[in-house]
Formats: sequence, structure tokens, C-alpha cells
Amino acid sequence: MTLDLPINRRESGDDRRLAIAAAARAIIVEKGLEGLRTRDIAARVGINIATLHYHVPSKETLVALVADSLRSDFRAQALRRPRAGKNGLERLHLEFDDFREIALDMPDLIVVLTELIARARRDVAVAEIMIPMREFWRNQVADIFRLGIADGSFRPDIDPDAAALITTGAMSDCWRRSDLSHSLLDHILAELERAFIRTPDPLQE
Amino acid sequence: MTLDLPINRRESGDDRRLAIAAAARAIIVEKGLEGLRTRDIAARVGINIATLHYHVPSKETLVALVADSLRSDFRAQALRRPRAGKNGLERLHLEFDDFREIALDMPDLIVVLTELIARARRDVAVAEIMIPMREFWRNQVADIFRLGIADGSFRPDIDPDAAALITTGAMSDCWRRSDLSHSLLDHILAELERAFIRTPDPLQE
Amino acid sequence: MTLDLPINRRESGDDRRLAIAAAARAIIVEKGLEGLRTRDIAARVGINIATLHYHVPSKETLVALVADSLRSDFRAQALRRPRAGKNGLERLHLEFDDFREIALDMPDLIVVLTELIARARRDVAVAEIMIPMREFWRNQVADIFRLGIADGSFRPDIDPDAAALITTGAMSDCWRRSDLSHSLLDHILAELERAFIRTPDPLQE
Amino acid sequence: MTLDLPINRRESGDDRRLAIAAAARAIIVEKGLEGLRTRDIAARVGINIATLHYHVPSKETLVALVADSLRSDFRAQALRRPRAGKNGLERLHLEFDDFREIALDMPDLIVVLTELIARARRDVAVAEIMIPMREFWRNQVADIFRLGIADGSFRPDIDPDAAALITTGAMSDCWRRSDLSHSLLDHILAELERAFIRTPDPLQE
DNA sequence: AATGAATGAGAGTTCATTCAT
DNA sequence: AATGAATGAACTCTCATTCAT
Repeated sequence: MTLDLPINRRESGDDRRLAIAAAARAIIVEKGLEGLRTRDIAARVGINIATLHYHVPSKETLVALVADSLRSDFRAQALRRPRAGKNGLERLHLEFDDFREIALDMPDLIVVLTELIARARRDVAVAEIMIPMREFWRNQVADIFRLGIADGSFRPDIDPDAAALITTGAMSDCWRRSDLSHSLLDHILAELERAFIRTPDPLQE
Repeated sequence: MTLDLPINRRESGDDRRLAIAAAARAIIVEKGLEGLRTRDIAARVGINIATLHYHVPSKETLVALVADSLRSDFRAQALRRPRAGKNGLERLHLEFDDFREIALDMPDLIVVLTELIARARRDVAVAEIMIPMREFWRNQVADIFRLGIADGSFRPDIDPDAAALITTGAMSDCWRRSDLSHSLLDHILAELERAFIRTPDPLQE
Repeated sequence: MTLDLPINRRESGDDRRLAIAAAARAIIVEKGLEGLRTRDIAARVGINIATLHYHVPSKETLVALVADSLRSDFRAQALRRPRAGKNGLERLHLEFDDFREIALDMPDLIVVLTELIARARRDVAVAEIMIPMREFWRNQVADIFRLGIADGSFRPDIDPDAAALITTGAMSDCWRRSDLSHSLLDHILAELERAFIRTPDPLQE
Repeated sequence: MTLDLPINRRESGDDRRLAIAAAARAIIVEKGLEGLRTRDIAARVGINIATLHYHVPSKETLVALVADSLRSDFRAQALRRPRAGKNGLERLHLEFDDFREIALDMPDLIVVLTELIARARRDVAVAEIMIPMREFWRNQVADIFRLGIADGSFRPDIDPDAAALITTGAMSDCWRRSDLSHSLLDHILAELERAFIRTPDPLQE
């Protein structure tokens, strides 16, 4: 006669790790990576510290886990929008839409990402996850510029890699501002667009 | 007659504070703000921890001292180059020269600056020093754009504030890259210039 | 079959806290509250300082724990002697017996109590435990005087509250004397008794 | 041509020591003996810590200095009232008047005294000053009782030493109460008087 | 007589990690 | 899979005292 099975008393290891990553991210948002304490995570998840260490053997592992969870979120987001059959300018607009969505809907994600990128300078394990993420993004934007140059929607004299770095750099810097508003963001993105589109040739109009 | 110079046994308070700020900056470069330990600073300066606390009563004060020392460095650098009698484009070039100089000659300064800007999000005392510094820089660049629009060296449709944010943001992001090379930097700066200068009107050439 | 008793390696939290309170009291007797060091307590209990902090999170809590342990001791002692069916004078004798027992058998308890009462002036948390203890005692003695006035064993013109304060005050002051001897104590208690009993009316004898 | 002699820039050693003792007493009242810090004293006097140590070489010396200053105050007070030509009861009234005056006008003095008496248990240097003070007071009161027994104003069966200890003990205990009011004090003193005066013999009235 | 600078010893507290169950 | 208890190492900060001037 088994009644009232304790639900979720013991979650599977994967579920626990997901909960731990989520809790860690919440704390990083509040107090930064340097304010991240294993005890706080355990308390937030509702488990004992020893249990936390059972699932995530060390703090280093924990940070890597958080980095991984960020990567998953970005991958999920990258797959949501179809990219085919567009010209460079249209694809840049899509990129901007993605950015707007993240910056305004999930600012937490950005905060954690920024903290991890900063840490990557000193932590090789983190760098191995975060630097490729950043470079992947920059390359995607560089591809957009290459496409746009080819299809004529962008200036022909653009250096795609430099332009990508400027674009992603400016966007990153927006993230870091606590005073980021919807309208400010729109102004920035509009200015970025003007900076790279092909000026209509007055003669041929 | 021995010329034994006083081996820094007892310095004036100001000198000590300078040395402390320098040591703190060196450690921040190595281990980040979160890896900054008062004992390490004292050891580096060659004084007792209690002596350190005599000159800098708390860690909070210490961080503020570092922030102040950054501000001093920037002020010193800002006064080195004459700004008068130039048009917008020339002034932008000067700005780029400054940046090149700092990024390649004193990369440590930038690392520390970045750490403090990140900390500013959570530390009001630091924010009060760092945010004005960042905004001052952005405003300076915005002024350059305003000048350049007026004198015709830049595109007339530029939004000076947005352009300034993009420019400083991109430059900041360069700083954060550990792989920053001289040629990469030059490419970025050249691209920034192309993004904002007035496209030569084909008709009038 | 080896009977190796667990050598206190891991005790339950309650046992540890009892041991900690006992160690703290011993050190207070030796060096006073101001000479109480967490490290000394840990050493005496045979545990690590961090373990001490695991059980008693702060020094403030520790002092409250000591105060609580005093209260427990007093409660235990108060329950040992039956109080029913006695007149005022007999109850005063019982009170004196209790006092003699504590003052001569457990002088440490008194020293600690005195230290905590002194600290209560400045520490609200301690005051909240100690002042009620002291007032409870004084009220108990005041009740004895009220009873004795009613049953005729004490002078009818006694102010019970004032008499109680004198009695408990004199007893407290005895505690504070390092030269307290058995015979001195007896003299004091005898004099207190003479001070309040009803003088036999010469007429009716 | 000497103008504007700096007044009090450099006080004599004795004046400085007086000021130091006064400052120390003020701090003891606020934070207790255990909260007494040399730096706080120096700040209150307006001198450097090193200067403080020049005048009072160690903290032990400092506490002895405070004890001495208490003794001076008591001596001054003891000389104010003429004691000759009174009987026991009248002298007890004078004693009570003195006590009232101190307890209500200079409660600080009492606080410091109590702190030092408590410290005397562990500090021989302090004990050598404070214990004689306490015993001198008790003996004075014992003498009053002896006088009053002889002149018939007190009960003949009083043990003068025990009665003195009860009296001074009850008074000391009053001091320790933060809730001491004028009327409470009067009640206590009146009760003490009733406890020891000769009950008027009904037959002979 | 006075002071700015310096210091050794130590205070309470924190933290990631481990152990026994 | 989970946990209460334990720990070493380290942290910031404090304090009475001393030194050089």
C-alpha cells in the first residue's frame, strides 16, 4: 500500500545540476561571480552543501557548469529564427532583433555572460568555453557583413572582421550599461546600421 | 662614509599611498579585483598589514584609492596633447592616437579600469568615481562628432551620442581582448573612421 | 570485541553546544568576559574554530548561549527544594540555604553571573536574559517577605520590595568578595534575619 | 617680541594626566573598561597616541591612574561634611545623604568604580587600590554601627561588621541598577534604617 | 613634549571542501 | 543520494606599543 510518493524528494542528477546552475546564475546576477558562494547556491536549491559537492565536485566545475548552461541558452535562441533567403541588411536586422530581445527580456543572461567573459582572462577552463562563444558570435556577424557587401546592401569598402568587432563590441558595451533603455538601444542600432549601409548614389537616383 | 640611502623605511603618507595604489593595480592585473588581498599588497609594498591599514583604513577605501589613481593617470594623459585648432576628423585621429598609446603601452591600466567598471555595478563608492570617468570620455567623443558634423568632415546624419557610444564601446571591447594586436587595432580604428566620415560626393570630384 | 568509545570526534549539535557553554564559562571565570576568546573555547572543547562557528555562529550568540546555560542551572536548582507549607521565616531560611549552597559549592556560577549582569548594561541581548533572571529572584524574595508579614514571622512595617532588594543586594555583594568564607556568610545571613524578624514583644512573653 | 603665546598648547604633565584620566573615565562610562581604547582616549584629549604613551606608559598604568582619580574624588567628598558630635543614627543619615548625592548627581563615578572593582578580581594592581577603598568605606559604616549600638540609637544585638556589609552591599547593588530612581533609593534607605534602629520599647513609653 | 609612521600578535569570521553515517 | 559535523587556510581588521624625528 504505497501512498503519497514523495515527489521530487530525490531528483535525478541532471535535474539537480540544472537547478544548481540556475541558482548559481541567479546569485551571480545579484552579487557577481566574486560574490558566488557554494553555501548560497545550496540554500537556494534547498539542499545541503555536502549534497551540492556530491553533484558538482568543485567550484571550478560549478563555474564551468554555469558557462555550459549559458551556451545552451544561446544555442536555443540561435535556432529560433530562420536565416535563409535574406540579404545582408535583412540578416543584420534579425541580429539586432535577437539582441533587443535578449537585452530587454533576459538581461540576467547578459550579466552572467559578461562576468564569465571577464573571468575567462584568468581561468583557462572558463576561457575554453566562453572565448569560442564570443568568437562564434563575431564570426556570424562578420559573415553577415560579407554577405551584405556581396549583395550590395552594405558599403563595398567594409572590412568585415573589423566591422563585426565594432558591432559586437558596441552591443556588448550596451549590455554593461545599467542605464540601458529601449530608446537608447534603438538609437545605437540605427546608428550602427547607418555606419555600414551603402550610401545611395545621388547620381543614379 | 657610507652613502646608505634610506631604504624606504619611513615614507610620507602620500608616497606610501601612491606605492599602495601601484601595488594594488599590479595585483588586480594578475588576479583581478576579486583576487586582491590586503596582505599581498602590503607584501608587495614591503610593509606590514597594520601599516597598510594605517594608510588605507579599509578595503573599500583601498578600491576607491585605486579608482582615484586611474583618474589621475587619465587626467595626466588628457593634458598631454593640444586639442585646439583642429577639425572633427583630426580630433578623432588624436583620440585614436591616445587610445593606441594606452592600449599598447599601458595595457595594465585598461585591465584595472575594466575591473573597476565591472565592480561599479555593485559598489556605489566605486561607481561614483568610475561612471563619471566613462561618461566624460563618451561626452568628449560625442563633442568630436558634433564638431565634425558642423565642419563637414563627418556625415551629416550622425547621431553624435549614439556614434560616441559605439566608438567608445568598440574601443573598450578591444581592450578586453587578450589577443589585441597592433594591426588588429589599426583595422578597427580605420573601420570606425570609414563608418562616420563624409562619403566624398562623386558629383563634385 | 573492542569497546572503543567514540572519543568525542563527532557529537550531536546539542552536546557540542553544551560543551561549548561549559568551556566558555570556565574561561570567563579565569579571565572575565572581556578575556573570552573564541579560539580558547575551541581549544578547550577540542574542536576547530570553524567548528565552533558552525555550532555558535557569532560571539554574540555565544554569550547568549552562556546566559541561557546559567538560566538552566538556576531553574534546576530552584526545583530541588519543596516550598509548600512553610511560613515566611522558614522560606527565608530555605532561600539562605540555597544561597549558601551555590556560593560555596559552585562559586564559578556566581562569577559568570556577575560578569553577565555587568555586561547587560551595554548588551541588549544579554540584558534580555539576565535582567529578568535578577528580577525573578528579587520578586521571589519579596514574596517571602509578604508571606512573613502576613503570618507574623516578620516585622509588620517592612516594605517587601525594599527589603528584597536589600537582601538580594547584600547577597550579590557577598558573591563579589573574593574573601568570602563560610563563617562570614553565616554572619551576614544571621544579621539579615535579625533585621527583618518580628521582635518578640516583651509584654506578652 | 612675544605675541599670542599659544595657550595650553603644551600642558604640564600633571594637567595632561588629569585630562587623560577624565577622558578615560568618560569612555569607561560609555563602553565599559573592556571597551576602553588608548586611541579613543587620545582622540578625546586631542593628542596623538604616541603622546598619550609618553605621559602614561602602558594601559596598566592608565587603569591605575583612573583608579587613583576615583580615590581623589572620594577623598574630596569625604572631607565635605563634619562628622563630629553626632550619634550613630545621625551619622548613618549623613552617610545616606552622601550616597544619595553621589548616586543621583555623579552616577558616572559609580559606574567607573563598579567596573574597576570587577576588574580588581583579576588585576592585582587595580585590586591594590580598589579593595582598600571598598574596605575603608565598609569600616566607616561599621564604626557608625558600633557608635550607634553604644549610644543606644541602634539595636544592641547588631553585628557591626555584618550590618556594614549588608548596608554597603545593598547600596552598591542599587548603583548597579539602571532603573534607580530617587523614590526607590529613598525606600531602600528607609528600610535599611528600620532594619537596624532600636525598636522603641512599648513598656517604657 | 609631541607626532606620523610602523609593527607583531591576535581578534572574529568565512569558505570550499571532506568525512562518517 | 543525502546530510550534519568538521576542518585548514585564509581573510579583513584592531590594538597597545615603539621608533625616528
